[in-house]
Amino acid sequence: MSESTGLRARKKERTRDAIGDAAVSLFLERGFDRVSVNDIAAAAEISKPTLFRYFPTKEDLVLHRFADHQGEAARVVRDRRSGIKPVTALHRHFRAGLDRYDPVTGLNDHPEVVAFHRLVFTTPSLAGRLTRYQLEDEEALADALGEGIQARLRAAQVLAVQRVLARTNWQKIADGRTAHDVHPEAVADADQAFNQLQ
Amino acid sequence: MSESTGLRARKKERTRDAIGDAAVSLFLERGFDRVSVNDIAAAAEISKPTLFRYFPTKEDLVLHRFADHQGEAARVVRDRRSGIKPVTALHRHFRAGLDRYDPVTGLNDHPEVVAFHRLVFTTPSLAGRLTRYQLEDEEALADALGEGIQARLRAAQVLAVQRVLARTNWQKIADGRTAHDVHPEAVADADQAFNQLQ
DNA sequence: ATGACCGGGTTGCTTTTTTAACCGAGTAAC
DNA sequence: GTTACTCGGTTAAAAAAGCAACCCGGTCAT
Repeated sequence: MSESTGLRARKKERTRDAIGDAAVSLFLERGFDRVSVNDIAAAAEISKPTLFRYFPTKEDLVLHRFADHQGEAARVVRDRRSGIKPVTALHRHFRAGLDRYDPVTGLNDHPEVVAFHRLVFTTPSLAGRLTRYQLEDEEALADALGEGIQARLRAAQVLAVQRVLARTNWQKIADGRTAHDVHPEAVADADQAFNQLQ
Repeated sequence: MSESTGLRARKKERTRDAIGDAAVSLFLERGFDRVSVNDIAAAAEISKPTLFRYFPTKEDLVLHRFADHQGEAARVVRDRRSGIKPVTALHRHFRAGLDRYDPVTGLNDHPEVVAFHRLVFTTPSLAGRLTRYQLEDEEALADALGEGIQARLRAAQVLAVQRVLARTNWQKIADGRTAHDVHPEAVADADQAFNQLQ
């Protein structure tokens, strides 16, 4: 019947996007701590309290792009077809990400994406807060994998692997190579890493 | 000090413009009574009560472009330099309008403007409401001109002249001529009409 | 003529946003 | 060493917007 999302919800989403986009674009332009939240609010044409109603902290203005993938690993494991091993599901998921050059795999050479990753990795407070997100992600994955120390270890190892793979890809691209050029190595690395996990 | 208009005021103005523009554009496209206020609200991405908070009636969605000039004649008279006669001030003001092809003078050949005027003149409820605006305008001008029946008569005559001039100009343009082409005649007509008023 | 719409316009109630003021930590000036 | 910034983040009150439900007058079936 109606596919309308509702006026309120639509505007909220747009406001959120406007804030996030304004923030990232200013951060890329001048660096994380050379931009005040006031600047961002002004650029997004909203007030400061409104900004903080959408994003709890200044760091989250950057990290929401990661946060959108929050719990993805756990979901992949939970939603896998029966008969498929968790690691296999995660392996395939990561490979699919590589094939569509998903920014989270590090295999993306759009200048903005590269600059964005550099921003995150070179700003201490951002890197710090990012690991907190990863911890939550890890817990969720652990819960999806089962109980006890075994599941925890497994989860930590899988996510560690993904982080290493992504950073490796990003590094190669930061060195000037194209995503397309790096793709085969990225796939090979991923295959090797995930197979060793089995 | 501050040259900022304030967030609230700026957004209000933008919303108002969005509603007005959406309305006029829909009216021009389909005709006044083939567009419901719901359509307009949807196009402007606001709710119906919000629409009516900005415009008291459906007619005002069209007429706000005239309403923005509400009280202009009175203001021109009040703000005239000392030593200038009221009719002279109004005459100069109208001529200035002609020179910049202000739509209210009827001397404007932008297709949208022409269509807009046709819309107003051929839709009874709009024409009706427009005269109500003109009455208020007339009262304001009368007050600016002084007291008593004398001022009233003067005000009515001046505004009648302006209406005739504007309609004459519009008619010539509706017949296919360009504003630039009509301009000299419009100036001559205005000079003659205002001089007769003295 | 009854009941079911549709149109313009209104009414409460709730959610969202603005505003201005403030807190607490840092830091530069004098 | 105080004063006075700036910056991240919060609070309370008031304005604005959304939503759903309604009123009223038409119009069109049945």
